[in-house]
Amino acid sequence: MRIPIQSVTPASGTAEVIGWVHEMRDLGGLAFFLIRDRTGIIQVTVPKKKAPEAVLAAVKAVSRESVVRVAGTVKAMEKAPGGRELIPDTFEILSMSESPLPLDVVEKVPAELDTRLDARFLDARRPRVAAVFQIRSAAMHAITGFFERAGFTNITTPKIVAAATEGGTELFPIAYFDKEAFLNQSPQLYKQMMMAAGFEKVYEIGPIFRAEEHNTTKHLNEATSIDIEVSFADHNDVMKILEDLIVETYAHVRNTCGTQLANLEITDFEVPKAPFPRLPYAEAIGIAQKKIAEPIRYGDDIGTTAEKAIGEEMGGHYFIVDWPTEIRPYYAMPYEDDPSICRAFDLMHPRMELSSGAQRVHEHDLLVKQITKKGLNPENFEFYLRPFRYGMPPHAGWGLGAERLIQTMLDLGNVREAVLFPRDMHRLVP
RNA sequence: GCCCAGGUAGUGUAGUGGCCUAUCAUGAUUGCCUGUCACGCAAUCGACUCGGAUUCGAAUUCCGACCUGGGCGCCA
Repeated sequence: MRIPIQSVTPASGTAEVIGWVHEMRDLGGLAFFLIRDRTGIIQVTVPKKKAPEAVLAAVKAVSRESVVRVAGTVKAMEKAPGGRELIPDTFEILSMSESPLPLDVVEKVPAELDTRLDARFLDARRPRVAAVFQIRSAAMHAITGFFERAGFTNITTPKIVAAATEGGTELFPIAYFDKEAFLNQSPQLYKQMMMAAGFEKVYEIGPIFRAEEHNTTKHLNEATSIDIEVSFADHNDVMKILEDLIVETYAHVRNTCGTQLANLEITDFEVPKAPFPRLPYAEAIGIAQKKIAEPIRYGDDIGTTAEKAIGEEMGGHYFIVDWPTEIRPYYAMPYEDDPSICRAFDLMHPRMELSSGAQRVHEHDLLVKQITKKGLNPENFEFYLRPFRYGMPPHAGWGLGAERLIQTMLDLGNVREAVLFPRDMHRLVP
């Protein structure tokens, strides 16, 4: 019976393991093999004078990264990794690996991200890469758990849509029988419609598609969005949900992913503390004006240079709140007493934007007015506007980028490292 | 979309007009080696993205193509 490598101890007596040949060292009369599965690494030691004929034949033939089944006696050995080693009675090659390998799993020689992504299946055999995705899994588990406990309903909305309704970003056109269609950039409008349905609290974790031709370490053309919408809530209510979610997710990773964090050589994993500072947009501009050379004025978008300068000043997670209505989407609710600013916010990590959200406009006529002001045609929004005429509750929500959350949490240099098979301007395969 | 940088063995690199029959590491193959853990030692194998131009001579300069990394805008 095969057992996980991690659970092989000197007390095991005998053991059978199945894994990949991580490293081989042949000293002549004695050969060492490191066998790796997803739980760990064990040393298999072959004393050639005493080993069975079949074992000798197998170890002579085997190549690195082949899948092997090894069974034998477990011996305590201080010099071996994990304090034990396996002396094989049988050594069977289940699947021979070709040679040379497209990249070095042992990391004696580094590989560029492009090479790694081309051979992602091999790249992900490296414990530090596997760790990223195990942590991502744990984080997503914490997030869904948080929503379920808070009484949210999980929904799924269409990724194939008829028109570019939200404005702003470019959409991917697709062939949809005889109609024009696009891949959806965001579940925004659909989750709002479910407020009209009376669901009150919904969440969706799913893909979003943006056809922007950017070439950076923080953009993907296919990303995962963690989205919520909450009825009878304002922007402050959903900011509270967001910061609690971030804190809980970090705490869950810290509590359950010790091995993975160690594999990533992260020794100072800190759980951020809520509440995060609320920095009014006007003050953010003030900080940027003091810290950066390039001119920036109230009413401008906060560019990358400004964003970094402000992040440096803030030092941790923070919200930028009270944005000018003019530079936010039409669905952001303006303040009653000063409609030039609105109830929109961005959640920032010092390195980049993680999330943006707002209390939404729930009044039909105001929404039409705002759509028109943005230079869009309300007639194209009929499917979206219709629910606003039949009892739309006040509501608020946000969208959080899953990859950016993982990237900033683990301090990954490139957002592509937080996706198994990233889609960017150049990469469509694998 | 705009701008910058780059493409050399399987991988990561050195090389800036002749010292290149191309460096180093890793890897692979073979031999030696009984406690390695980046094992060691020896030998061998393996590469200048493609096309054109300049030149006596091009990995190196120029032009074009293809591919890639990054910055900005924008955004999750």
